[in-house]
Amino acid sequence: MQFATNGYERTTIRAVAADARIDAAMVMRYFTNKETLFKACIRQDPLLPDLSGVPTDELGLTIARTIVLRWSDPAAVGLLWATTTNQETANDIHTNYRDQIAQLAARIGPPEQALERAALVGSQIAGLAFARVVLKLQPLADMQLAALAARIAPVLQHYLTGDLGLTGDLGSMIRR
Amino acid sequence: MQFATNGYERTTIRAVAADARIDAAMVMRYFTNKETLFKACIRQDPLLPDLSGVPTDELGLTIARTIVLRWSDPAAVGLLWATTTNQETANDIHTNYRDQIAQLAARIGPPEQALERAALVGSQIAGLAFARVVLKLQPLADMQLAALAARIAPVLQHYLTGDLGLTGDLGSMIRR
DNA sequence: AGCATAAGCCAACAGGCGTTGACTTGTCGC
DNA sequence: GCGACAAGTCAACGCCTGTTGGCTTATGCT
Repeated sequence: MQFATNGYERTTIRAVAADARIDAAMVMRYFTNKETLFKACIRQDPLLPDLSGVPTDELGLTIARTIVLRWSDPAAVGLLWATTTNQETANDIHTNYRDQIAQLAARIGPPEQALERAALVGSQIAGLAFARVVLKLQPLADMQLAALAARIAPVLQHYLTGDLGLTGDLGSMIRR
Repeated sequence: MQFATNGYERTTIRAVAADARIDAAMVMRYFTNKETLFKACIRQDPLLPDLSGVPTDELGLTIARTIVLRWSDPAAVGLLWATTTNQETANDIHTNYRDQIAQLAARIGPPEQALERAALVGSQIAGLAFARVVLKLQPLADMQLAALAARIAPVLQHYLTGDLGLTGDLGSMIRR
Protein backbone atom coordinates (compact mmCIF):
# COMPACT_ATOMS: atom_id res chain seq x y z
CA MET A 1 0.00 0.00 0.00
CA GLN A 2 1.46 3.29 -1.14
CA PHE A 3 -0.18 5.48 1.49
CA ALA A 4 1.22 3.30 4.27
CA THR A 5 4.82 3.40 3.08
CA ASN A 6 5.00 6.89 1.63
CA GLY A 7 2.37 8.92 3.43
CA TYR A 8 -0.34 10.97 1.81
CA GLU A 9 1.67 13.66 0.05
CA ARG A 10 4.28 11.44 -1.50
CA THR A 11 1.74 8.96 -2.76
CA THR A 12 0.78 9.66 -6.34
CA ILE A 13 -2.35 8.40 -8.00
CA ARG A 14 -0.21 7.18 -10.86
CA ALA A 15 1.80 5.01 -8.45
CA VAL A 16 -1.33 3.57 -6.85
CA ALA A 17 -2.67 2.77 -10.29
CA ALA A 18 0.58 1.16 -11.37
CA ASP A 19 0.55 -1.01 -8.24
CA ALA A 20 -2.87 -2.27 -9.22
CA ARG A 21 -1.73 -2.65 -12.83
CA ILE A 22 -4.40 -0.21 -13.87
CA ASP A 23 -4.54 3.18 -15.50
CA ALA A 24 -4.58 6.29 -13.33
CA ALA A 25 -7.78 7.40 -14.97
CA MET A 26 -9.47 4.25 -13.66
CA VAL A 27 -8.63 5.24 -10.11
CA MET A 28 -10.23 8.61 -10.73
CA ARG A 29 -13.33 7.03 -12.20
CA TYR A 30 -13.94 4.96 -9.08
CA PHE A 31 -12.76 7.34 -6.35
CA THR A 32 -13.31 10.73 -8.00
CA ASN A 33 -10.26 12.26 -6.28
CA LYS A 34 -7.21 11.57 -4.16
CA GLU A 35 -8.79 12.39 -0.83
CA THR A 36 -11.72 10.04 -1.34
CA LEU A 37 -9.29 7.33 -2.36
CA PHE A 38 -7.35 7.88 0.83
CA LYS A 39 -10.39 7.83 3.06
CA ALA A 40 -11.48 4.61 1.43
CA CYS A 41 -8.12 3.10 2.35
CA ILE A 42 -8.30 3.91 6.05
CA ARG A 43 -11.65 2.52 7.00
CA GLN A 44 -11.02 1.31 10.51
CA ASP A 45 -11.73 -2.00 12.15
CA PRO A 46 -12.22 -2.36 15.89
CA LEU A 47 -9.09 -1.78 17.93
CA LEU A 48 -9.74 -4.22 20.72
CA PRO A 49 -11.36 -7.67 20.89
CA ASP A 50 -14.03 -8.50 23.46
CA LEU A 51 -12.38 -8.11 26.85
CA SER A 52 -15.37 -8.78 29.08
CA GLY A 53 -14.00 -12.11 30.29
CA VAL A 54 -10.60 -10.76 31.26
CA PRO A 55 -9.89 -10.16 34.97
CA THR A 56 -9.42 -6.49 35.73
CA ASP A 57 -5.82 -6.89 36.84
CA GLU A 58 -4.85 -8.60 33.59
CA LEU A 59 -6.30 -5.98 31.27
CA GLY A 60 -2.98 -4.22 30.86
CA LEU A 61 -1.18 -7.31 29.64
CA THR A 62 -4.05 -8.43 27.44
CA ILE A 63 -4.33 -5.09 25.72
CA ALA A 64 -0.56 -4.84 25.42
CA ARG A 65 -0.39 -8.22 23.70
CA THR A 66 -3.19 -7.39 21.30
CA ILE A 67 -1.84 -3.99 20.41
CA VAL A 68 1.78 -5.00 20.05
CA LEU A 69 0.81 -7.81 17.75
CA ARG A 70 -1.46 -5.76 15.56
CA TRP A 71 0.79 -2.77 15.34
CA SER A 72 3.91 -4.62 14.45
CA ASP A 73 2.61 -4.72 10.91
CA PRO A 74 4.31 -1.78 9.22
CA ALA A 75 1.42 -1.41 6.82
CA ALA A 76 -1.08 -0.94 9.64
CA VAL A 77 1.06 1.59 11.46
CA GLY A 78 2.02 3.37 8.28
CA LEU A 79 -1.59 3.79 7.35
CA LEU A 80 -2.41 5.08 10.80
CA TRP A 81 0.50 7.40 10.42
CA ALA A 82 -0.59 8.75 7.10
CA THR A 83 -3.76 10.09 8.72
CA THR A 84 -1.63 12.75 10.35
CA THR A 85 -1.57 14.79 7.16
CA ASN A 86 -5.31 15.30 7.32
CA GLN A 87 -6.43 16.80 10.63
CA GLU A 88 -10.01 15.78 10.02
CA THR A 89 -9.47 12.09 9.36
CA ALA A 90 -6.85 11.94 12.10
CA ASN A 91 -9.38 13.23 14.59
CA ASP A 92 -12.03 10.77 13.47
CA ILE A 93 -9.79 7.75 13.76
CA HIS A 94 -8.03 8.54 16.98
CA THR A 95 -11.06 9.68 18.94
CA ASN A 96 -12.71 6.48 17.82
CA TYR A 97 -9.83 4.44 19.23
CA ARG A 98 -9.78 6.52 22.39
CA ASP A 99 -13.49 5.99 22.91
CA GLN A 100 -13.16 2.24 22.57
CA ILE A 101 -10.69 2.24 25.43
CA ALA A 102 -12.73 4.77 27.37
CA GLN A 103 -15.73 2.47 27.23
CA LEU A 104 -13.61 -0.19 28.85
CA ALA A 105 -12.24 2.21 31.44
CA ALA A 106 -15.73 3.38 32.34
CA ARG A 107 -16.75 -0.17 33.21
CA ILE A 108 -14.00 -0.66 35.76
CA GLY A 109 -13.64 2.78 37.32
CA PRO A 110 -15.10 6.24 37.79
CA PRO A 111 -16.68 7.20 34.44
CA GLU A 112 -15.52 10.80 34.74
CA GLN A 113 -11.93 9.61 34.56
CA ALA A 114 -12.51 7.26 31.65
CA LEU A 115 -11.62 9.63 28.82
CA GLU A 116 -8.44 10.74 30.44
CA ARG A 117 -7.33 7.22 31.25
CA ALA A 118 -8.11 6.13 27.72
CA ALA A 119 -6.17 9.02 26.23
CA LEU A 120 -3.16 8.18 28.37
CA VAL A 121 -3.31 4.55 27.30
CA GLY A 122 -3.55 5.72 23.72
CA SER A 123 -0.57 8.01 24.09
CA GLN A 124 1.64 5.15 25.25
CA ILE A 125 0.44 2.87 22.49
CA ALA A 126 0.90 5.52 19.81
CA GLY A 127 4.34 6.40 21.10
CA LEU A 128 5.45 2.80 21.05
CA ALA A 129 4.14 2.18 17.55
CA PHE A 130 5.81 5.37 16.41
CA ALA A 131 9.20 4.63 17.94
CA ARG A 132 9.19 1.01 16.92
CA VAL A 133 7.73 0.95 13.44
CA VAL A 134 8.05 4.42 12.00
CA LEU A 135 11.32 5.45 13.61
CA LYS A 136 12.69 1.92 13.95
CA LEU A 137 14.36 3.06 17.14
CA GLN A 138 16.54 0.44 18.74
CA PRO A 139 16.22 -1.62 20.82
CA LEU A 140 12.45 -1.32 20.57
CA ALA A 141 12.38 -2.20 16.88
CA ASP A 142 14.04 -5.58 17.37
CA MET A 143 12.43 -6.68 20.61
CA GLN A 144 10.29 -9.79 20.73
CA LEU A 145 6.57 -9.23 20.85
CA ALA A 146 6.17 -10.93 24.22
CA ALA A 147 8.94 -8.91 25.83
CA LEU A 148 7.58 -5.69 24.42
CA ALA A 149 4.09 -6.45 25.66
CA ALA A 150 5.48 -7.25 29.09
CA ARG A 151 7.25 -3.87 29.24
CA ILE A 152 4.24 -1.70 28.55
CA ALA A 153 1.62 -3.88 30.21
CA PRO A 154 2.22 -2.45 33.71
CA VAL A 155 1.95 1.06 32.34
CA LEU A 156 -1.32 0.41 30.53
CA GLN A 157 -2.60 -1.30 33.66
CA HIS A 158 -1.60 1.71 35.69
CA TYR A 159 -3.31 4.14 33.36
CA LEU A 160 -6.47 2.05 33.42
CA THR A 161 -6.79 1.21 37.08
CA GLY A 162 -3.98 2.92 39.00
CA ASP A 163 -3.86 6.10 41.00
CA LEU A 164 -3.52 8.96 38.56
CA GLY A 165 -2.20 11.29 41.24
CA LEU A 166 -5.05 13.72 40.83
CA THR A 167 -3.66 16.12 43.40
CA GLY A 168 -0.72 16.86 41.19
CA ASP A 169 1.92 15.53 43.53
CA LEU A 170 3.85 12.35 42.99
CA GLY A 171 1.04 10.01 43.82
CA SER A 172 1.19 6.72 45.61
CA MET A 173 2.91 4.82 42.86
CA ILE A 174 6.34 6.28 43.24
CA ARG A 175 6.49 6.29 47.02
CA ARG A 176 5.78 2.61 47.22
CA MET B 1 7.78 28.27 10.79
CA GLN B 2 6.38 26.60 7.73
CA PHE B 3 8.01 23.19 8.29
CA ALA B 4 6.54 22.98 11.78
CA THR B 5 2.97 23.71 10.75
CA ASN B 6 2.85 22.07 7.34
CA GLY B 7 5.48 19.34 7.40
CA TYR B 8 8.22 18.87 4.88
CA GLU B 9 6.29 18.03 1.72
CA ARG B 10 3.69 20.73 2.00
CA THR B 11 6.22 23.41 2.76
CA THR B 12 7.27 25.28 -0.37
CA ILE B 13 10.42 27.29 -0.69
CA ARG B 14 8.31 30.09 -2.10
CA ALA B 15 6.25 30.16 1.10
CA VAL B 16 9.32 30.17 3.33
CA ALA B 17 10.71 33.02 1.30
CA ALA B 18 7.46 34.96 1.47
CA ASP B 19 7.42 34.52 5.26
CA ALA B 20 10.82 36.11 5.43
CA ARG B 21 9.76 38.78 2.92
CA ILE B 22 12.48 37.62 0.61
CA ASP B 23 12.71 36.17 -2.85
CA ALA B 24 12.75 32.41 -3.26
CA ALA B 25 16.00 32.63 -5.16
CA MET B 26 17.62 34.10 -2.05
CA VAL B 27 16.72 31.01 -0.07
CA MET B 28 18.36 28.90 -2.73
CA ARG B 29 21.48 31.01 -2.70
CA TYR B 30 21.99 30.52 1.02
CA PHE B 31 20.77 26.94 1.49
CA THR B 32 21.40 25.48 -1.98
CA ASN B 33 18.33 23.22 -1.79
CA LYS B 34 15.23 22.36 0.18
CA GLU B 35 16.73 19.52 2.16
CA THR B 36 19.65 21.61 3.41
CA LEU B 37 17.21 24.32 4.39
CA PHE B 38 15.21 21.79 6.37
CA LYS B 39 18.22 20.35 8.14
CA ALA B 40 19.30 23.85 9.08
CA CYS B 41 15.89 24.37 10.69
CA ILE B 42 16.01 21.31 12.91
CA ARG B 43 19.33 21.74 14.62
CA GLN B 44 18.68 20.25 17.99
CA ASP B 45 19.37 21.64 21.43
CA PRO B 46 19.80 19.40 24.46
CA LEU B 47 16.65 17.62 25.55
CA LEU B 48 17.27 17.59 29.28
CA PRO B 49 18.86 20.04 31.70
CA ASP B 50 21.48 18.94 34.20
CA LEU B 51 19.80 16.40 36.47
CA SER B 52 22.76 15.41 38.62
CA GLY B 53 21.37 17.11 41.72
CA VAL B 54 17.95 15.47 41.49
CA PRO B 55 17.21 12.57 43.85
CA THR B 56 16.74 9.32 41.96
CA ASP B 57 13.13 8.89 43.00
CA GLU B 58 12.19 12.32 41.71
CA LEU B 59 13.69 11.92 38.25
CA GLY B 60 10.37 10.91 36.72
CA LEU B 61 8.57 14.02 37.83
CA THR B 62 11.46 16.31 36.99
CA ILE B 63 11.79 14.95 33.48
CA ALA B 64 8.03 14.99 33.04
CA ARG B 65 7.86 18.64 33.99
CA THR B 66 10.70 19.63 31.71
CA ILE B 67 9.37 17.67 28.75
CA VAL B 68 5.75 18.69 29.09
CA LEU B 69 6.73 22.31 29.28
CA ARG B 70 9.06 22.22 26.30
CA TRP B 71 6.82 20.14 24.12
CA SER B 72 3.70 22.12 24.64
CA ASP B 73 5.02 24.55 22.08
CA PRO B 74 3.34 23.49 18.83
CA ALA B 75 6.29 24.80 16.83
CA ALA B 76 8.74 22.55 18.66
CA VAL B 77 6.58 19.45 18.32
CA GLY B 78 5.68 20.25 14.72
CA LEU B 79 9.31 20.53 13.81
CA LEU B 80 10.06 17.27 15.55
CA TRP B 81 7.18 15.80 13.65
CA ALA B 82 8.34 17.02 10.31
CA THR B 83 11.49 14.93 10.68
CA THR B 84 9.34 11.86 10.10
CA THR B 85 9.36 12.45 6.37
CA ASN B 86 13.09 11.96 6.21
CA GLN B 87 14.18 8.62 7.69
CA GLU B 88 17.77 9.77 7.96
CA THR B 89 17.21 12.98 9.92
CA ALA B 90 14.55 11.27 12.02
CA ASN B 91 17.05 8.64 13.07
CA ASP B 92 19.70 11.21 13.91
CA ILE B 93 17.45 13.28 16.10
CA HIS B 94 15.65 10.56 17.95
CA THR B 95 18.65 8.38 18.68
CA ASN B 96 20.30 11.51 20.02
CA TYR B 97 17.39 12.11 22.37
CA ARG B 98 17.32 8.45 23.35
CA ASP B 99 21.02 8.50 24.14
CA GLN B 100 20.68 11.52 26.38
CA ILE B 101 18.17 9.63 28.48
CA ALA B 102 20.21 6.44 28.27
CA GLN B 103 23.18 8.25 29.74
CA LEU B 104 21.04 9.15 32.70
CA ALA B 105 19.67 5.64 33.01
CA ALA B 106 23.14 4.16 32.94
CA ARG B 107 24.13 6.23 35.97
CA ILE B 108 21.36 4.91 38.17
CA GLY B 109 20.99 1.31 37.04
CA PRO B 110 22.46 -1.61 35.09
CA PRO B 111 24.09 -0.09 31.98
CA GLU B 112 22.94 -2.97 29.79
CA GLN B 113 19.36 -1.93 30.40
CA ALA B 114 19.96 1.75 29.81
CA LEU B 115 19.12 1.87 26.10
CA GLU B 116 15.91 -0.03 26.53
CA ARG B 117 14.78 2.05 29.46
CA ALA B 118 15.58 5.21 27.57
CA ALA B 119 13.69 4.06 24.50
CA LEU B 120 10.65 3.28 26.61
CA VAL B 121 10.79 6.71 28.23
CA GLY B 122 11.09 8.21 24.78
CA SER B 123 8.11 6.28 23.49
CA GLN B 124 5.87 7.65 26.24
CA ILE B 125 7.09 11.17 25.71
CA ALA B 126 6.70 10.99 21.94
CA GLY B 127 3.23 9.49 22.26
CA LEU B 128 2.10 12.20 24.61
CA ALA B 129 3.45 14.98 22.43
CA PHE B 130 1.81 13.39 19.43
CA ALA B 131 -1.61 12.92 21.01
CA ARG B 132 -1.59 16.31 22.67
CA VAL B 133 -0.10 18.68 20.14
CA VAL B 134 -0.38 17.03 16.74
CA LEU B 135 -3.66 15.20 17.21
CA LYS B 136 -5.05 17.62 19.79
CA LEU B 137 -6.75 14.66 21.40
CA GLN B 138 -8.98 15.57 24.31
CA PRO B 139 -8.68 15.73 27.24
CA LEU B 140 -4.90 15.66 26.90
CA ALA B 141 -4.80 18.76 24.72
CA ASP B 142 -6.48 20.95 27.32
CA MET B 143 -4.92 19.62 30.49
CA GLN B 144 -2.79 21.86 32.67
CA LEU B 145 0.92 21.34 32.43
CA ALA B 146 1.28 20.36 36.09
CA ALA B 147 -1.50 17.80 35.92
CA LEU B 148 -0.11 16.31 32.75
CA ALA B 149 3.37 16.05 34.23
CA ALA B 150 1.92 14.37 37.29
CA ARG B 151 0.18 11.76 35.14
CA ILE B 152 3.19 10.58 33.23
CA ALA B 153 5.79 11.10 35.94
CA PRO B 154 5.15 7.70 37.59
CA VAL B 155 5.46 5.99 34.24
CA LEU B 156 8.75 7.66 33.37
CA GLN B 157 9.97 6.86 36.87
CA HIS B 158 8.96 3.24 36.36
CA TYR B 159 10.72 2.99 33.02
CA LEU B 160 13.87 4.49 34.51
CA THR B 161 14.13 2.68 37.82
CA GLY B 162 11.31 0.14 38.05
CA ASP B 163 11.18 -3.58 37.43
CA LEU B 164 10.89 -4.08 33.70
CA GLY B 165 9.60 -7.62 34.10
CA LEU B 166 12.47 -9.12 32.19
CA THR B 167 11.11 -12.61 32.45
CA GLY B 168 8.17 -11.71 30.30
CA ASP B 169 5.51 -12.25 32.93
CA LEU B 170 3.57 -9.52 34.62
CA GLY B 171 6.36 -8.36 36.86
CA SER B 172 6.13 -7.11 40.37
CA MET B 173 4.46 -3.86 39.58
CA ILE B 174 1.03 -5.18 38.84
CA ARG B 175 0.84 -7.71 41.62
CA ARG B 176 1.58 -5.13 44.27
C1' DA C 1 -26.81 -10.38 -33.39
C1' DG C 2 -27.31 -5.96 -31.40
C1' DC C 3 -26.83 -2.89 -28.01
C1' DA C 4 -26.12 -0.67 -23.46
C1' DT C 5 -22.98 -0.43 -20.13
C1' DA C 6 -18.65 -1.10 -17.94
C1' DA C 7 -13.64 -1.41 -18.20
C1' DG C 8 -9.61 0.26 -19.84
C1' DC C 9 -6.27 3.31 -22.29
C1' DC C 10 -4.15 7.52 -24.04
C1' DA C 11 -3.01 12.21 -24.53
C1' DA C 12 -3.43 16.36 -22.76
C1' DC C 13 -4.65 20.32 -19.54
C1' DA C 14 -3.46 23.66 -16.00
C1' DG C 15 -1.03 24.51 -12.05
C1' DG C 16 2.56 24.17 -8.71
C1' DC C 17 7.03 22.64 -7.62
C1' DG C 18 12.40 23.06 -7.00
C1' DT C 19 15.85 25.12 -9.23
C1' DT C 20 18.67 28.14 -12.44
C1' DG C 21 20.92 32.02 -14.52
C1' DA C 22 21.04 36.58 -15.94
C1' DC C 23 20.26 40.86 -14.36
C1' DT C 24 19.87 45.21 -11.20
C1' DT C 25 20.59 47.40 -6.90
C1' DG C 26 22.93 48.44 -2.66
C1' DT C 27 27.25 48.67 0.30
C1' DC C 28 31.59 48.77 1.46
C1' DG C 29 37.12 49.78 1.20
C1' DC C 30 40.27 52.58 -1.06
C1' DG D 1 34.52 58.23 -7.50
C1' DC D 2 35.27 53.49 -8.47
C1' DG D 3 35.63 48.81 -8.52
C1' DA D 4 34.47 44.41 -5.88
C1' DC D 5 31.25 41.94 -3.95
C1' DA D 6 27.03 40.86 -1.45
C1' DA D 7 21.98 41.41 -1.61
C1' DG D 8 18.05 41.19 -4.07
C1' DT D 9 14.83 40.69 -8.28
C1' DC D 10 12.77 38.57 -12.27
C1' DA D 11 11.49 35.40 -15.66
C1' DA D 12 11.90 31.14 -17.11
C1' DC D 13 13.21 25.96 -17.34
C1' DG D 14 11.79 21.21 -16.88
C1' DC D 15 9.29 18.20 -14.24
C1' DC D 16 5.64 16.12 -11.79
C1' DT D 17 1.10 16.50 -9.99
C1' DG D 18 -4.20 15.79 -9.90
C1' DT D 19 -7.60 15.70 -13.03
C1' DT D 20 -10.32 15.56 -17.53
C1' DG D 21 -12.44 13.96 -21.83
C1' DG D 22 -12.48 11.22 -25.66
C1' DC D 23 -11.52 7.09 -27.52
C1' DT D 24 -11.34 1.84 -27.94
C1' DT D 25 -12.25 -2.64 -26.21
C1' DA D 26 -14.61 -6.15 -23.45
C1' DT D 27 -18.85 -7.91 -21.15
C1' DG D 28 -23.32 -9.28 -20.47
C1' DC D 29 -28.44 -8.91 -21.40
C1' DT D 30 -32.31 -9.50 -24.54
